[in-house]
Order: sequence, then structure tokens, then C-alpha cells
Amino acid sequence: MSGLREKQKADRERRILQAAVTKFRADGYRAVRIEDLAEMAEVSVGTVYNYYQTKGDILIATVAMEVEEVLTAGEQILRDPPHGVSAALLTLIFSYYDHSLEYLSKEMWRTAMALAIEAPGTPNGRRYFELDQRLAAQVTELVIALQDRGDVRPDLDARAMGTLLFNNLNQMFLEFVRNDAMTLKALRDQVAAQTRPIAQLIAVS
Amino acid sequence: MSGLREKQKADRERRILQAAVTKFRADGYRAVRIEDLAEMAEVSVGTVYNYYQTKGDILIATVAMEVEEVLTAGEQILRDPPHGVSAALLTLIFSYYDHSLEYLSKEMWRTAMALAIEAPGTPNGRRYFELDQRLAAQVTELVIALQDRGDVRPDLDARAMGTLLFNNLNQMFLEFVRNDAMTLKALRDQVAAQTRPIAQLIAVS
DNA sequence: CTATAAAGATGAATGACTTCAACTTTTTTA
DNA sequence: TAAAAAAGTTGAAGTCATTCATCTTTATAG
Repeated sequence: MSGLREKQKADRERRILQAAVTKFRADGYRAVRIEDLAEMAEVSVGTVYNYYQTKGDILIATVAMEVEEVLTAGEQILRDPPHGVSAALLTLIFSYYDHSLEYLSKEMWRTAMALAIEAPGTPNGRRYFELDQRLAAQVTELVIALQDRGDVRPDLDARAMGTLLFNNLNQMFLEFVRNDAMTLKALRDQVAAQTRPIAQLIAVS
Repeated sequence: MSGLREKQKADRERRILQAAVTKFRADGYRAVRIEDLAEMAEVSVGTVYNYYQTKGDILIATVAMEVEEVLTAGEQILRDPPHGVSAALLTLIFSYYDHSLEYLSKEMWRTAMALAIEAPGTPNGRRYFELDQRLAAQVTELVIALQDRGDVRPDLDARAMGTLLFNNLNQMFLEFVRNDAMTLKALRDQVAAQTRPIAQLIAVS
């Protein structure tokens, strides 16, 4: 029970993921072949498939790491949201957006989102979706916090509103990564224009 | 200038698309090989690629036909929307949903959406998103119509609200096709729960 | 310590999309 | 009508993700 095997396994998985992060960023998802990852990680092609079901799963695993960071940043904001419904919502949303391109390219986002849609049954497809759910839950949490604080009408269905706001910001992010020419500023401005009217409507008069 | 060549080209393209509609529905997108389509359309594999850039483009072309129908059905509703903001919005949204599975399976939708995200630069990738835009515009049109009729507050930014509502219904539809177990009724109920509060907020008191 | 079993790594083989150089058909020119 | 040009078709070859029977390494049993 020395755990040698376990240690070797963990190490191989780590090396494969590390190779993926590096190569995908440098050359783009498409251009990277499994063989390239295997070579960099010093394993065989077959071994890559012992750790990840598909090439897409590897990408989603890298995206998941990034989203985890985004969620952590979101928690900070939830601890003490800015005053004003609109400001609080947009601070959270913009923090998502501002983090999004730190490690991942638009191409990587596109591919990952596409994979999560196309292969919802794979473990990492489910994982991506679960991350989405956690982001949506965070937005809902913020709405509830604003309600508790007395900024938002108490009779509002916070869950429905949180989901709606998240669906909007998520869909707008999708449009952003689809369009290489679209700037982060344009994304922010559009979402602000959509979110502010809602904020006004749900705020206590 | 007999147009024989033109006629033959149009006929081949039609035969390929027809084969795609039939085969994709019957066997599923994945299971159908380009060779199968070529065989049914009585052309060679290479010829299929003279008319469509990728296998995915063929699928998107079939989806586009369906969305065109959905848009037409939506126009009917716009001509005389039901009374009440909530009822009008949900009638339009449900008409989208009810049409969606008439010819296409969830798998086909998933694949098409994934492709449109992943390959935004291809002609049919652009085409899919143009259809999305037209659907969003239709929702916006409805909001404006309700405003003109005096059902919705005149000071509301109809464009922002229309986009937001569409983004929500689109994202919920994505969740629906991602999850094979989710029923059309569950989709309707969830979207209704999200749309009604908004409807109430934007309606004239 | 040796033998047996279990777990995991390996890479050649498979299968499907996509490409492309050669071939056919249609159109234009003379 | 015949030759030349243009347009389009063809399917074999190339590429890359994925699989699987075999081999190697690690763990366990005697």
C-alpha cells in the first residue's frame, strides 16, 4: 500500500493538464493534437485517454479551473456588495467578464461552450454545466442579499430573477466570444443597458 | 446559356439537403456519414463538399429551414397579440418552443447550436446567428407593440427588454435540449415563472 | 522472495471528415 | 460543328481523434 501507483497517476494527470493549458493557449485548441499533449506530458496517446474521455474533456477541465477562480472572486463581492441595486449587480457581472480572458482565449471559450452543449452526458460536460449553475446561484444570492438589505422589493421571486439575469449575462458573453471583433467594453455597455432597467424596476421605490 | 448547368446544380443541392433532413432525423446527426448522404443524393462525397463547407453546415441549413417556419408563426402572433403583457409574451415564447421539435431532435439542436458557437465564421454559422437575431428582434417588436397599445410603460427601453427576454428564453431552450429528460412542459413552466414577474413589472399600473 | 493477480501504459489500427489532382461535362468561341 | 476554356465532379489519399489487444509495472498472496 505504498501509494506509488497513486502518486504516478496523479502526476501523469497533472502533466497532461499542464500540457493542455500551455499548448491550447499558445497554439489554439484546434491546432493541438493529442499526440502533442502526450509528447509534452511524456506519456503515450493511449494514456491521455485513460485520464480524459475526449480531447474536449481536457479543454473543459482547463476552463473549469478558470471558472472556479471567477466564482471565488464573486464570493468576495457577495460579502459586501456595493450600494444600489444596479451597481451591485453590475459589479458582480463585470467581475465575471473581466476575469474571463485572463487565461483563456475567445476560441477556447467558444470551443468549451460548444462541447458542453454538444456532449452534455460526459463527465466534464456535466461539470461545465454545474459551474454554470453555481454562477447562476451566485447571482441569485446577490439578489437575495439585496432583498435582505432592503434594496430590492421583498415580494420579488429572487430565484427567477437571478436565473433571468444570469441567462442574459451568459448569453451576452456567448455573443462576445463568438465575435472576435467585439470588445470587453462593448460587452459591458450592452449588458449594463439591459441590466439597469431591470435594476430600477426591482428596486424599492 | 441554356441554364442546364444551373439547373443541375440547384437539383444536386436540393437532393443533398433532402437527404440530410431525412437521414439526420432517422439516424441522428452523428451516425450519418457524408458518404451516406452522398449515396442517397446520388452524388460523390467530393460534390457534397462543393455545396457545403462542412458536415455541420448541412445540419445548420436544415435547422435554418425550421427556424424560418418558427419566425413565420411568430409573425402571425405579432399581428394580433393576446391581451395582457404576460399572456402576449408567453404566447409568442411558447409558440417558439412548441414548433421546435416538429422536425428536429434535441440532438440535432444541440449539435447545431454547438456548431454555430464553435464556427461563427462559416457562412452557415453566421446564418444561424442571424436567425437568432431575427427571433430576438421579434420579441422586441412584441414589446414595442404592447407599448404602442398602452399595455407596457412607455418609458421602458423596449430593445434592451426584448433582448433580455430573448436571451432568457434562448438560454432556457438550450438547457432544455441539453437535458434529454426535461419535458416541454417543464421548460414552459420555468420560463413562465421567469417571464411573469418581468411582465408584471413592465406593465402599466 | 517468488508467483500470481490487478492495474495501467502503449501505439498500431480504425474510422470519419476533409482535401485535391485528375477527369467529365457544359459552355463559349471561331 | 469542332476545339478550347470554364465549371464542376470524382474518389482515393491525408489527417486526426479514438479504440483495443498486448505488454509492462505495481501490488498482493503464499
